[in-house]
Amino acid sequence: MSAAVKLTPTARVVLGMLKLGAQTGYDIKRIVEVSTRFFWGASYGQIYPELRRLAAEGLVEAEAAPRGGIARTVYRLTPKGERALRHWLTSDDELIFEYRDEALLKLFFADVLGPDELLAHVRQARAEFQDVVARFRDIGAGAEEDIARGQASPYVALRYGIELMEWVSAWYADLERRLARGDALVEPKDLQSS
Amino acid sequence: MSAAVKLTPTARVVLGMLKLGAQTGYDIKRIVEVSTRFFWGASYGQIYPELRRLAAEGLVEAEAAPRGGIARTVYRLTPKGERALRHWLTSDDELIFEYRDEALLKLFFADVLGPDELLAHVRQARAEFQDVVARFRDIGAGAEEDIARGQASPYVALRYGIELMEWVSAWYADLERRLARGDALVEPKDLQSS
DNA sequence: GTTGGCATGTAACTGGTTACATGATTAG
DNA sequence: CTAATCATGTAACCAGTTACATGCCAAC
Repeated sequence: MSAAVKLTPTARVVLGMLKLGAQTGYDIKRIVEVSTRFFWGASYGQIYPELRRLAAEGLVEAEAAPRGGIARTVYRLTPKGERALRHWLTSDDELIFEYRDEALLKLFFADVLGPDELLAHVRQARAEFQDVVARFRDIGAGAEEDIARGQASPYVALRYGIELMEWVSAWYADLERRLARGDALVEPKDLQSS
Repeated sequence: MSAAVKLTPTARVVLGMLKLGAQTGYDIKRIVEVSTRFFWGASYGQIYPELRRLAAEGLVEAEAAPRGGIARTVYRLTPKGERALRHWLTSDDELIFEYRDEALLKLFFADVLGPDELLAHVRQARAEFQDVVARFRDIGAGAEEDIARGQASPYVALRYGIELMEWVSAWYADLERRLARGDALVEPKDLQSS
């Protein structure tokens, strides 16, 4: 009974993408860019070294598979890698959640700003988050076919992303509307007893 | 006319906290922990070196101010630091937004899980996000006084955090309810044409 | 007397991005 | 012919966390 393999952050997405059918490091990167990028990224500088580590540990198998004159290495999960992926997916270790938000940091310090400066900031934040929503929607177009092929979960994750960013956009749009009307940042009626 | 100083990520929160009244590196850390931590952290390993860099650049002034036998250095913003803070707050550079979410990554790969494994995951995610809401609420208790003193914006940022995490919790709670009822991850009626 | 808070600091490590370099193949 | 895409890889850098070390003071 080998001790459970603890996957590095990058290994999680690498093994998962191999399971979903990615074959090369290039493949993994390409798929990540149009799917998990917004909540779990991976760069070449991470992927290639990680694939080697995983091969050394026996979680993946490498096979040279040149396409014409282009060097190409195809990877696939070994049974051990398959188990490690499932183990991670079903473990109840505390889930990583990282959130870094400069718009919110500026808002936090906004008491030093004048009303028009504050409004300009809120406007910018609203616009940027709306752009994110638009990009998510583009990705979503075409996801419906995957569901027919039994891959519902990527679609669900995408829906989550779209709805979350919509919520954020709406929050800023609401604040923008109130500030444009001349309201204070916090009206007495907003105060809720917790 | 000195070229505009580009603030490092940590400098942004350090200067901001000095403006809000923090005096020492220890102060900054303490305040960050109960306020911006969830969307903009800072560790000692960042704060102390950063304060020195800022002093070297003339954005802050250091003064030895021991308390009894405890060595203590008090920092305050120089006019140049004041300007750099305002410049950052009013600039329209693209806002940093980073989001890393392991719960969502697992959901993305969840097609390999059985219904009960999926439900267990969703349950865990819902529980963890509810805990975050609870922690935010604790911080919120007592924030009302600050508003009376004209510091509305930290309160607004906190409200944002609470409401965002409530939204996330509710999203998972809804999914959990549907899965517990035996629904598929995506019901045909969920499919929206974008 | 010992715990907890105040206060400062650093070394080692981890994780990740960016930029660069190389080169074949395919489509226009 | 040339631009885009496929494919692999590395070096340099940046940011950040964790763990450790030190030591005073106040409260219990």
